[in-house]
Amino acid sequence: MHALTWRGQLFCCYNPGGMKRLRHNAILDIIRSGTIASQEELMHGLKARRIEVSQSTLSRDIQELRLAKTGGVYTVVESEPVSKPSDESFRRIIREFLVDIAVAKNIVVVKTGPGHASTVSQAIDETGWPEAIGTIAGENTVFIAARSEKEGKKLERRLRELL
Amino acid sequence: MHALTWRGQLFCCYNPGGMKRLRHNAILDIIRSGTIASQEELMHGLKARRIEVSQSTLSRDIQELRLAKTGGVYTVVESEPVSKPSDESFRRIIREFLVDIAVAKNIVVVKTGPGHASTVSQAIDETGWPEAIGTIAGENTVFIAARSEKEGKKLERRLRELL
DNA sequence: CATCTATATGCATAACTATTCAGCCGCCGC
DNA sequence: GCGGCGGCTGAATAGTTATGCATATAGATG
Repeated sequence: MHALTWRGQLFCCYNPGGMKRLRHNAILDIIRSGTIASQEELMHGLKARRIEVSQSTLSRDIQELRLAKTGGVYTVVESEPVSKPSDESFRRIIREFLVDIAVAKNIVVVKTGPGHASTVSQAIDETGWPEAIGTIAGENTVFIAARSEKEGKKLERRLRELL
Repeated sequence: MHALTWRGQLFCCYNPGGMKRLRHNAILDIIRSGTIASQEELMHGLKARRIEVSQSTLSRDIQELRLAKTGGVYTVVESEPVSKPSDESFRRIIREFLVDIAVAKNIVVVKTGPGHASTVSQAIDETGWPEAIGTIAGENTVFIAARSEKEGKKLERRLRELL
């Protein structure tokens, strides 16, 4: 196909993982409003947030997020994903507070809910992951220094997997 | 139309309400097996119980019973008064990080895991509890100012209940 | 009794959702 | 670098569900 107009957006570069997660967060947010009755409606809601995507993809997203349609309306089902108890605490912290992840060279920038950066920072320190040389927390942002760009990306992937 | 073969069953006399309730019970029963992925499957399941009905009617039944389709499978949603997600989130934070509680006059002293005080402080702020005038966080300690000694004790009780 | 109303239903079809297919991109090993 | 692999995506389309309409019955009403 023609790369220039792919997905109908010149400015939207392909970004596996990141884009999808961003969209999933937006979808959950929109669905929680409790007024979405079809995937087309959801599509329009996302468009208002500058996220353009096809119905096909939404169908797949809805499967992955295990959303339910009941009474003609989509809803979020709250479930308890099980994982190893040792990692469980860390995972909960990440899932609860982590808002966004980005990488710049060998620095991973993690956005958290307001006031929660130090908790996330502490949690990451405690994992003892070898890629993370050190962390520093602001009010709602954590910088994680990695040994290299490659390890930074690996770190990002690891964090995303926990979400 | 021809009354004799209506609905293809000579013996099934029209009985508004009764027939429908019977069918609804059967539907709930079948759905709870957790293997129904489409209304046509449900139709076959009902046929095995000598209940013949069209897909149209099942669509309407499913609406009335407020069944949900999630992960490609129909499920019965058990209606229970679940606490609001915001409450749930607060509860998780408290259970995760709170280590100890004490009261001194109108000040509630909360010990948290190291580095988590600001998160707990923030969470308490966000509850909007009227007894809590304000909070201040150190590294692993939060002070909560209450209006009075009595309200301080009430606050302590409320927090303990969440554990 | 004739008729009116409310409920329940099936058929045809519109509306909606899932899946198949092919293309694109980043990553990894050579 | 280059080719293969795997994840992500849109377009087309197959599959599933909801709905407009006509009809049937029970009960209410004059």
